[in-house]
Amino acid sequence: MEQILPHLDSVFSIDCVLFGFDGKELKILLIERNEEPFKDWWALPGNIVGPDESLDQSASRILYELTGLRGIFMEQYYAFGDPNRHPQGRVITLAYYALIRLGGDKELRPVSNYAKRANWLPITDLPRLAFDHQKIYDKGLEKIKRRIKHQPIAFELLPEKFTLTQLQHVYELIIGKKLDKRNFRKKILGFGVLKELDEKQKGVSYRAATLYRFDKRKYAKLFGKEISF
Amino acid sequence: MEQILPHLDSVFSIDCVLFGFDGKELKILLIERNEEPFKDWWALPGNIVGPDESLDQSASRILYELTGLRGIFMEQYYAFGDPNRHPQGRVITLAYYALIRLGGDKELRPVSNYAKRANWLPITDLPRLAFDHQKIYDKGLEKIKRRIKHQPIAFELLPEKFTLTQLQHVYELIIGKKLDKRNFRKKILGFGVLKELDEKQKGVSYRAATLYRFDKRKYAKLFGKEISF
DNA sequence: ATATAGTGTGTAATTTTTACACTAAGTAAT
DNA sequence: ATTACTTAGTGTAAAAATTACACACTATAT
Repeated sequence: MEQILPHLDSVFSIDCVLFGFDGKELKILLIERNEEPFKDWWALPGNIVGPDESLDQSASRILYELTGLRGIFMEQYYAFGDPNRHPQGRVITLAYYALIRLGGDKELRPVSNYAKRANWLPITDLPRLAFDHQKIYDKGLEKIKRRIKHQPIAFELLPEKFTLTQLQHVYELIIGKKLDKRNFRKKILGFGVLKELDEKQKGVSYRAATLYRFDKRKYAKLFGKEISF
Repeated sequence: MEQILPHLDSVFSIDCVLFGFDGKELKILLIERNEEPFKDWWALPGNIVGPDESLDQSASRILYELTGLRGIFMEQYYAFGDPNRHPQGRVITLAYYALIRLGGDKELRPVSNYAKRANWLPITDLPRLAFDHQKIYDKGLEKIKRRIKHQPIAFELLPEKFTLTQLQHVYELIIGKKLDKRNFRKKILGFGVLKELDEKQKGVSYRAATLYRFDKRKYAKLFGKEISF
């Protein structure tokens, strides 16, 4: 409930964990800060929520400003509001994660002034992060680990047309363990949400794999049924 | 990321969906508003986050002020921040749910001045709610529906000692469908997190059921394994 | 022609899930 | 003490899902 509206000093921001997949590794986008506090540290990209923006809009804007990308899958997952999380005052931050297919590094725009640069860094080898951003990242990874078991979010990290091996690779990276090829295929095809294309992988120096596409319409029909890995 | 700290007009509140179980029904605690906007409407209890409170502390405080209870299981689950959700200005609110065993109505303290009264109302028959509280409630229910399938939260709604039938009842109410008694028992006992007591139910006019207790230590050992209903 | 590297496929054993109905135990009423 | 009533407590067989496991095929590169 909300009654009177006092003028309070709480600042309200959004921080994003942008997960990217380049076909090999899972990476996240970090910026190198150009300002105190934590000048020269790596941090999650984020910003203040504008007065007339919805939260989701604000998250999309932050992502757009950094990458030039629109229409990316993003989800809010937690609010961090410890009174001491920011050395200069109370800042409550909402965490979003996004899932992005990386193809070439053209997605990186010139970054805004508060950062020296932005970089995609593999999650297997992250630097120390500013503020409580390690905690925010950890919780984000945990979230997608759980999500991928029940929702078709893996596709967001892949090009529209992908091979089953690529898909399996994404699952293995996120869940963090190897899966059996035959069982994986049996299961994922069993859900009936993939459309097999008349097209093969190109540019590989071995037998080319069949390409598939995620079929949203078939997925919609599944509604209510549990997907589980 | 957070840079300078501008003085912004955003107000920051917490709203709580307090789920209570009295042995029969699932209820939530609603307050009847005494102030504009939405005077005389039912609303979720909530409040402004204090300047030195953590978010979890703030949620616990709100719950304590309303019910006199401490140590209740609460979890933050979503932030609602549509620019128009509050008619008098921008209010971003964090939603928490809590799970409470109701035993006698002694838990209800005199409520603060912004409310006429507070009442536990069965979720099967809720009034129209103020602001976007219907949406907040809906998302909260959805959340515990998913949660109860993978985490031992049902026990929070029951007395320390409970019968398997009572436990099944809670599952049925939250998940929203009937379960088979034998299969339920087989499965839940199979997890090995219940301790059978040497004690029977009292005060019933039929064969008394065995009482059980949730065993946190055994549960801790399960860590990593999936519980699934 | 041959080496190489990843694709694509089936089955049997095991485990988990589902569906299903009767007897036992305690209380209340007579 | 008999009876009626109400819920507790239990097992099994069939079906479905999961696991473990290995080899032949195909495209390319040399």
